[in-house]
Amino acid sequence: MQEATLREVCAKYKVSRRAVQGYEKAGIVKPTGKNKMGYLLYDTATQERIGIIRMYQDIGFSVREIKEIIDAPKISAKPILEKQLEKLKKERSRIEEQIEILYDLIQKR
Amino acid sequence: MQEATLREVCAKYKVSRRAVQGYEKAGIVKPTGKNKMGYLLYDTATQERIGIIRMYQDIGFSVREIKEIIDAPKISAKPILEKQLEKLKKERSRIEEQIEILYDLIQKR
DNA sequence: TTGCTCCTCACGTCACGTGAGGTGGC
DNA sequence: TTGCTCCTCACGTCACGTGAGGTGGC
Repeated sequence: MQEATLREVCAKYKVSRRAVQGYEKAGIVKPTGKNKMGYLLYDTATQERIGIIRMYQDIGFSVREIKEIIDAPKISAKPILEKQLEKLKKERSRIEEQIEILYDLIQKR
Repeated sequence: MQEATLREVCAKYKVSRRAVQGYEKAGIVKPTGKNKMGYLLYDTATQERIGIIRMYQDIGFSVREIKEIIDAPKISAKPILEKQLEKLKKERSRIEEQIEILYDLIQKR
């Protein structure tokens, strides 16, 4: 298991230190150790886990939701993903409406 | 000036009491008085102002931003509106990407 | 006194941002 | 001792949600 420091993990996955701290508080990530200097270390499995968390966040899941699905069997995740897809579609319509309204507002001036 | 109670204003503009309280804390709305029973009152101009705030929120402006534009001359508002339009378009692309990712994720399972 | 409505705080939420204060090794 | 990096709190942010405790009039 290759271990990396927090700094290295943050750079690799484009996460802030504080974000990882948040994942730890939520209980979905744990450092696998510390080096001689007291720096936090994360093994490869944990690093990948952080990558997965980021991906879920990117598609609109909250940390709380990620906590529920990240360790769930793959089969049970499907309906959740489909639900999220619906949410995103609604979000898209809402934004399209907003864009329309703004266009009108700009025309009027 | 027809005055209405907070409850009436909330019903009319689909705002929560707490939301109006937030606007007041932000300094963009003030009750115009109180009736004999101590209920907060808002005159028609203020009611319409709340409606305008809602509209700006609907198109994605934060309360802080609204504070800056709500009393500004109309001319100076145009570039701000255009900027917001750009923001919304980016937001739309981001959501469309998320939707794509989710589609792929669902297919794979 | 009970019951209802409204008022004014004020803590909680969410995912971090941003210091603050302290430590280890050069 | 100075300077650098990292660590662990902990308050701040945003727009309210959700009580909590108190008041006025029936």
